[in-house]
This record gives sequence, C-alpha cells and structure tokens, in this order.
Amino acid sequence: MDKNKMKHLPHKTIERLSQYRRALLLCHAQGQTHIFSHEIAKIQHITAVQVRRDIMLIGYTGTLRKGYNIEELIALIGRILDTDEGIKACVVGIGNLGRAFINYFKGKRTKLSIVAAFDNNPNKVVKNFCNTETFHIDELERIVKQKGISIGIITVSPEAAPEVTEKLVKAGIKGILNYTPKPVNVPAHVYLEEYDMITSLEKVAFFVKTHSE
Amino acid sequence: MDKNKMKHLPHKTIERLSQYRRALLLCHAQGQTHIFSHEIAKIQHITAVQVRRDIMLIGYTGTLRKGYNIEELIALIGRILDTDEGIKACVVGIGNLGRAFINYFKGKRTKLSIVAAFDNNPNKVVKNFCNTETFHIDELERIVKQKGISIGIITVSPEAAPEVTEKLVKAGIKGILNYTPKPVNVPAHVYLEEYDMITSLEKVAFFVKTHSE
DNA sequence: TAGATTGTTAATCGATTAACAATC
DNA sequence: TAGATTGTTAATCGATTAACAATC
Repeated sequence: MDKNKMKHLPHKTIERLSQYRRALLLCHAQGQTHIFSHEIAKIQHITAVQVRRDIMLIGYTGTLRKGYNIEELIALIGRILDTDEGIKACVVGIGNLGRAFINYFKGKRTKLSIVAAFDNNPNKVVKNFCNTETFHIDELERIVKQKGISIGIITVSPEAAPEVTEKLVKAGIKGILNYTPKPVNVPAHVYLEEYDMITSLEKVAFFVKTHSE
Repeated sequence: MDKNKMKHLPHKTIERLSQYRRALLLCHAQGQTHIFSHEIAKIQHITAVQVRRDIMLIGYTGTLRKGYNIEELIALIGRILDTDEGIKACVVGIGNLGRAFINYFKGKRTKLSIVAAFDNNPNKVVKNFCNTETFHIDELERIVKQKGISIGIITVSPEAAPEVTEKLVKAGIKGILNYTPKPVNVPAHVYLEEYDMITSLEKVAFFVKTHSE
C-alpha cells in the first residue's frame, strides 16, 4: 500500500485496524486460519460492511468462500500500523496508572514497546518495574534521546502534567498520550491524544440515566 | 431542559459537556466568575463555535460582553449529566488499573461515586482502599443490589472479563465500562463502553509514523 | 462608533450503512 | 443451482465549520 494512501486512511479506520489485529492475534493463537467479515464484526460489535470496507481501504482481498486469511491480514495491518524499526514509548509517572500501563503492555507488541518509566519520587525509581527501566524525571531528556523514544505517556498527577509535557516536548518527543484530566498544550508538530476516565464514566452514567427513564 | 431533548443530545456533545464542566470547576475554584467561548475552546483544543453550539444545544445563554456565567453553566451541565439521587459505580478487579480508577475518582464528583470494589483474590479484599469498601467477587450480586449500584467498571485480566461481565449483568447493572482488551457481550438494555489502552497507543504511534515521513 | 462577542442557520466534511453486482 | 460471501458505489447520517445577523 503506498505511503500517501496510508496517510489518508480515516482515523476511525486506524482505531479499528488496531482492534481487528488484537482479535485476529487471538484467533491465530487458537489455530484458526481464516475468518469471515461477520465474525470480526460480531467480536467488535460493529457491522460486517464496516469491516469489509476497512479491509478494502487497506487494499486486502479475501476469498469468497473462506473469508480472510488471518495471518496475511495480521501482517498487512502490521505494515500499516507498525514501522520496521519499531517505535519506543515511555511512561512518566510511576503511580497505579503508570504501572497498569507498563504491566498491561509488557510483551504485547513487538514493534511498539515501553522502554522507560520516569518519576520525580526517588523512592519509585530504585528498581525496575516489569523489566522496564525506571529513572528520575531529571534524566528524561537524556534517556529519551539516548534510547530514541518518540512517544510519552503521561500518568502523573494533573498538577504536574503541564511541566511534564514541556519536558517531553523539549526532549524531542513526537507524540503524547495524556491520561491526566488536565488538558495540556503542545506545538503543532507533536501529536496529542487525551483521555479522561471521568469523562468516559460520566458518559456511561448519562446513558444509564436517559435510558432508564 | 426537557427530558426528550436531553435524550437526543449528540454523543460528542455529552463528552464535551463533561470536559467543559471539568475545566469550569477549575476556573471556579480559582475565583473566576465568567468565561468566553474562545477561552473554553482554547483549554479543550477545539473551536469557539463548537463550544457555543454545544451550549446552545443545552439551552443556556451567555451575555454578550461577559461571556458565560461559570456557576450557572456548571449547574446546568449538572442537570444534564447528573441525577438528583446520584449514580453509583463499582470497580471489579483491584489491580493497578482498578486502584488507579478508585484513587483518581475519589471525591471528584458528588453525584457519581465508586462505592465498592471487588476481586477474586482474598488477599486483596482484606481492607478498604481509599475509603472504598472492598469485597470478594462472590458477593458482587448481593452488594450491587444492596447498594443500588448501576455501573460496573471492569479492570480484571482479559481472560476474566467475560465471566465478570456476566456476573454484572446478572446482578442488574445498567452500564459497563470495560477496560480490558477483550470485547465483551451484553444484552441490549445494558449500555457498554470499551476502552483499550493498546489501541490508543497504536493510534498515536501511527500518526507519529505518518507525520515524520 | 468600532470591535468583540453570542446565537443560529446553512454548508461542508467525515463516517456509516444500504444496495447490489460479482462469484464461488 | 441456491445461498453465502466479498467488494464497491451511492445514499444517508452525524458532526463540524463557515457565514452572518444581532447586540452590547
């Protein structure tokens, strides 16, 4: 698939490709070799048409009676989402959330890995966590450059978020995932994604409220 | 605002209202009394038109020279998102992620609270965590009914997710927030929201990849 | 007044779904 | 063959943005 087309894949399709791969890896691990669009759809709670359309967009073709070849599709999604060299991320803030992230992510993907974790509390950086090296926050810039880290995951307290963001940007990070409820500002060349757990819980609460009245 | 209109607010508007309130509460705590649409917009990284449109949809009106009254707007968003009696949630899985959620949420909202946490490991339910009562998973149905809990937050391991979902549904829960990478199935009357940290990280990675080539 | 702001409609953009031809 | 499936275009739906009137 050519680079330019890849760049213009819909954002939602990118998200779903990640989810398809997750599901496909599971099926593959269980020895399944082929899968139909409606099977993927059912797992993801979406329609089969949408699955077929996404797969069409990345230029893959299934077979009429057998559906999609799982191995081939996993490989192709990898060519879209991954880079040959792999992408490195770091976690800033070794609290419950930071640990959850590291622990949960460990060994899940080969081309995307969390290679360092930082904290300003010296007691939290005395030893490594889940094979991830831990450092004092003051070492952030040095380590990010040394290891070639391009993504920062912010899991510190909201008050510390702006300062940490600045440090990450200064260190030359390319993308930031902010898990604090405090929106941060980044220059245009840095990709920013923010996620607030309160918002998602309030959204569920709203639908629970409106659907039960 | 009448009930029927509220039901038909766009999903995205609901999400943003939660975010506006979060920002407004902060401004209010700092003694600010009024705010312009472009100020809210800047904090949230969106356009001022969108802010005004959302506020229009909930039927609030600002003043031309002073913008929006922060207290009034907070109160109105509360009438949209909250219920008078409050909504109760529980966390299932007292690992790093479950703890992060409880800890982070503690005392943040008056009308939405996490009132219980469950785990299948007896060692994890010996004492309460951050003032949230902990119970063995076997007590889930009893406690959910007794306390009138309507939302379940799943933070167990992916393998345990389907079983936990079933237990929650059986206990009469109305909404589920699934933080495991394993999609779960719920009957139509239960509202389900799923969030996978790997997908959001892969999304950032994709944009880092495509923007730097 | 001129400039800044709100409120709102119409236009546009992006994403999903309906419809259907092709084929095994 | 009939039925199940894929691939793809066109239609629809939902969300954002442009444009602008009103007003302090």
